[in-house]
Amino acid sequence: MTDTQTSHVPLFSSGAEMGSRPNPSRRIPLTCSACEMREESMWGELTRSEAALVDQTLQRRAYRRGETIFHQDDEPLGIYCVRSGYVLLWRIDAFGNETGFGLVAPGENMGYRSLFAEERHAATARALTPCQVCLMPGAIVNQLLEAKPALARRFLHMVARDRGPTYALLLRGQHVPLRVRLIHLLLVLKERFARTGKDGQLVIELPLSRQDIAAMVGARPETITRAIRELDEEGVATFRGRRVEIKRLDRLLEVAGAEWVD
Amino acid sequence: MTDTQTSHVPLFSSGAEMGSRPNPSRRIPLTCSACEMREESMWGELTRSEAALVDQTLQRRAYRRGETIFHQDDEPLGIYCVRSGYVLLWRIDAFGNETGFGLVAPGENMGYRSLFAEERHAATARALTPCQVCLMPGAIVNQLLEAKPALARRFLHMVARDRGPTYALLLRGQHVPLRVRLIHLLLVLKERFARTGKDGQLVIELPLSRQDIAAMVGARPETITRAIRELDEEGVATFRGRRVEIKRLDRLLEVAGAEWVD
DNA sequence: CGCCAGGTTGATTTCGCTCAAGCAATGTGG
DNA sequence: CCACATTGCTTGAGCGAAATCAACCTGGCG
Repeated sequence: MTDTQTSHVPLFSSGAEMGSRPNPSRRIPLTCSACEMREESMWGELTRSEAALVDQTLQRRAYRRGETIFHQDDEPLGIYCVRSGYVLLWRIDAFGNETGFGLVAPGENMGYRSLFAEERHAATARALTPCQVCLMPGAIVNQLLEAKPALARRFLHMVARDRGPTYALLLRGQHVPLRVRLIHLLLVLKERFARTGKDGQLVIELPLSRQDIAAMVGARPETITRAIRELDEEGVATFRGRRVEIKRLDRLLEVAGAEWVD
Repeated sequence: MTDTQTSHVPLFSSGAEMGSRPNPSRRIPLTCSACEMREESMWGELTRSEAALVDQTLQRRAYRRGETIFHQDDEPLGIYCVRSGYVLLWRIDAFGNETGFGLVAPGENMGYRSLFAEERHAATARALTPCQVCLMPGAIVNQLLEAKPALARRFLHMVARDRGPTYALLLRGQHVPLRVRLIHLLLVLKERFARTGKDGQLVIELPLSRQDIAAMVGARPETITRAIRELDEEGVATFRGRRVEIKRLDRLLEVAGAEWVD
């Protein structure tokens, strides 16, 4: 489980179970039991009959880009399972600062922490791309947890993993220079969004706006712009719109690797 | 569980179960089953026979102030249960920044997150005061978890609660001014360490050095000194050594309350 | 064509860090 | 019991990274 072990910090694995993207052209099954992603996900444990039980109450919805799936301070309804698309988890504090944390990929779950904690959602989930998301109602989750100690164990493992003290450190403003935080974000995004360009170049099509990026590294958009320009001028990476070409991956890794000994 | 619901953020409840201090003069029972703190703790679930099972492998140790109980990057051995004294959880990153998070009080547990995550300890636990700490070995924990779904549920609840996205925000350097972070820390410490002075004044005997405080709010000791002096000059609170007298609680609450809508 | 949100750029300010020195409390050995 | 080291705290001066404020682009869309 959560063996989405990248070489970097699991900053953005909010209950990651797998990373492979679904084939968008394939017909979408209507049930959890027929979901081709279940096997490798958190829910691989379920027996055929249990999955069938889930099917009865599972809710599926499609979201357009920018739509919110659940909202900060909402009462948790259950566990959300992303079938396709990418979701951003972010929150806003009393100062009006938006902080992004957590990018949820296909096959991954979200919203479970608040459910287990019996607290209102601490974050808002926004679709970064068109998404299909299933909601497994809390009641069913509880039933399953009751019946399957192994599942509880699995969730325990997951929750314990995805939010460590680690978390806090990346956001420490002045101590970890913005440059490093930004590079780190790039490396994380690379894991999920990079393809190889025609000339063998590493290309990332960012799912995030500048503002989102700013929110994720805890900075202002203006500052991001400047930091990006620096990287550009140094010939480390080229930014054009949301398209990033990594010129010197070694440099990025150098910075991130040296600074980050987790 | 974890109904240590203060009016503020549960920043420092690392698996808090209760807050009442043990009577130091009472004779210390040697076993978990006879521990007068068990009832109200995480382990209240255990039946008599289960507790007896725990007794067989439970390890108890006394620590002097300043001693470390477990160390960052150690392999987790099990769950630590603080019988008496206070423990600070802190970690050091690749930049050499020390960050304090989490204060563990009598009756509370620590070290469980790493155990469940099957990761090395992300933090070091240091005794702030003389302490008595029991270690419940991982093997036993696993046995109990297997046998008692309710216990697993309880831990799930606990882990989900004590580290939310909330975490990250308090440490965001420039966005939440140091002043606010410091005040927030004071309010949290108040919950646990405040007594009422002879003249009805609220007095906190801090268990932390200035350096520790600095580490906890993510700042340098020098800056803490200055911030403290400010509060002093404004007549909000008086600091003499580790003794703090809260002069204007309303002011503190005002700042914290307004800024903190969690 | 003109609107408008999102992005860029520049000028200025600010908060907290860095470096450096002084001071107070505690402890240690002669 | 005193000289001296050690450790933690305080104070000051200067600096720097990023926030803030304020224009000004730019590209997509009605």
